[in-house]
Amino acid sequence: MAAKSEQTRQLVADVALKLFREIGFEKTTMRAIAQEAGVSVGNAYYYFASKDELVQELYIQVQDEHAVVAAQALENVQDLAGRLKAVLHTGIDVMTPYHQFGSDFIATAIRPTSPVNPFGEASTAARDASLAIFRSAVEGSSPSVAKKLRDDLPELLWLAYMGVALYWVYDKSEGQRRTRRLIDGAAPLMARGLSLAKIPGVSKVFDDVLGLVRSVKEDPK
Amino acid sequence: MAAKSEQTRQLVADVALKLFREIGFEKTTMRAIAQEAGVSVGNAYYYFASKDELVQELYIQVQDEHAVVAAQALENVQDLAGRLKAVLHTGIDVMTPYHQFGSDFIATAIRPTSPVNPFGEASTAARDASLAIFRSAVEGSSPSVAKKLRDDLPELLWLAYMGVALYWVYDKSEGQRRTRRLIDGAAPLMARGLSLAKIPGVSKVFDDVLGLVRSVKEDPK
DNA sequence: ACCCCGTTTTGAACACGTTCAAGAAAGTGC
DNA sequence: GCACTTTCTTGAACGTGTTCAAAACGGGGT
Repeated sequence: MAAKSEQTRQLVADVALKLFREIGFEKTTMRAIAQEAGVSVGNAYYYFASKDELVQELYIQVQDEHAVVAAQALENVQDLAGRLKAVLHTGIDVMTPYHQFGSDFIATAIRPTSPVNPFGEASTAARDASLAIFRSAVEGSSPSVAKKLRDDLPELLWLAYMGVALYWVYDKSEGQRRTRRLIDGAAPLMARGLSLAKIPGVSKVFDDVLGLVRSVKEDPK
Repeated sequence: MAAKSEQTRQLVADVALKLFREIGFEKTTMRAIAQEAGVSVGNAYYYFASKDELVQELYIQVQDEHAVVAAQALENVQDLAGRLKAVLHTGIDVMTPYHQFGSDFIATAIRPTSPVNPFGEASTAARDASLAIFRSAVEGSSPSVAKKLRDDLPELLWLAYMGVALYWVYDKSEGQRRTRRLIDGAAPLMARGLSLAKIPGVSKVFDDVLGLVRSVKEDPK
């Protein structure tokens, strides 16, 4: 019965995520997870090669939830600024239960060897899912975004999202409302900045920026 | 004799930094440092409360060196793009011996509790030193930067520098030449972008960006 | 029933960062 | 020189993430 095995795996993952939320990353020891799940330490390792992989589990789950919630929030919004806000706010929403744990997450995620590294191999799927959210935010907006920007913009917005997430991690204000303000301020500004691409003198700078971004992307070698 | 104590401290720090360079962060265990330095583990901890504090030692040293080298590189360069290049390139220069160790450093640095966190309390001195480098790059440039930008620009450039450093950490190209290309491409673009601030339609967007940046800075509460 | 073999589970063991009670050395006042 | 204090040094011990040889389980084949 493959179901039994899967059941243990899920149990361990669920307990781990629960403990992450309740007592934070550091205090959630592998021993604590095992005990709370009623299995041995070694057994947890049979399903997750490292504590980091449990973080990956969390990452995927949060990402999935973001996709759902963002799609919903995008339904009745047309303008780019509003759509950006929707995606960014929902992004923060789904992460909120893990806020205290955010810095540990980022410290884990930032290692190139980590399965959770957002730029890395192992999280291609999660990153693509996240990118898709931003692509839909861009493509569904009206008035529409300048053609020449449309391809690269989602990736840049995703990068900005990483920045917002970083800001959020450090945000000690009550309910992280500073981050909310940042989003509310930055989203319209980005939309407005992009609309400047039409101005002749500015257009060339935009082209060069895009050229640089392309040349600098992680491509083969 | 206070010198004896200081000598031990230096010895431990020197050995630690040497090992960081030679065998990387993870493989440099506290036991290895102690053994190589000919002291006990506990003794190393008498001078450095944690492995992180040894990283801080490295951070300070690299920062100091950057200040010296950057000042020198700025001597004969007038235009902003060139000055930016100088500061960024020298920044990468001084970090280069530690490249393989970069991701561990960042993972350490990014925790709010870390003494090396660039946004944190404990590294105010180092950050201010770094900010001063960028301020001098901005202030010494001719043609000069628009007045309204002059105050906030150094901080924004420093932030961009953090981004470049992050890119560099992930840069697996030979000698990290992709990062060099990024700097060479981005510096003139930033300078050119800033010159757009004079265009009427653009000016307002700049003002709003600056306003947002100010409102969002880590100020009291 | 029995054995076989792949999957799952166990718990002891390892190396690590870190702590700490205890002792050695160095300094200070007399 | 001697007691006393402060500074420095030691190494064993703790809790952590992780590994691994061995055991238990499960389900086909005979």
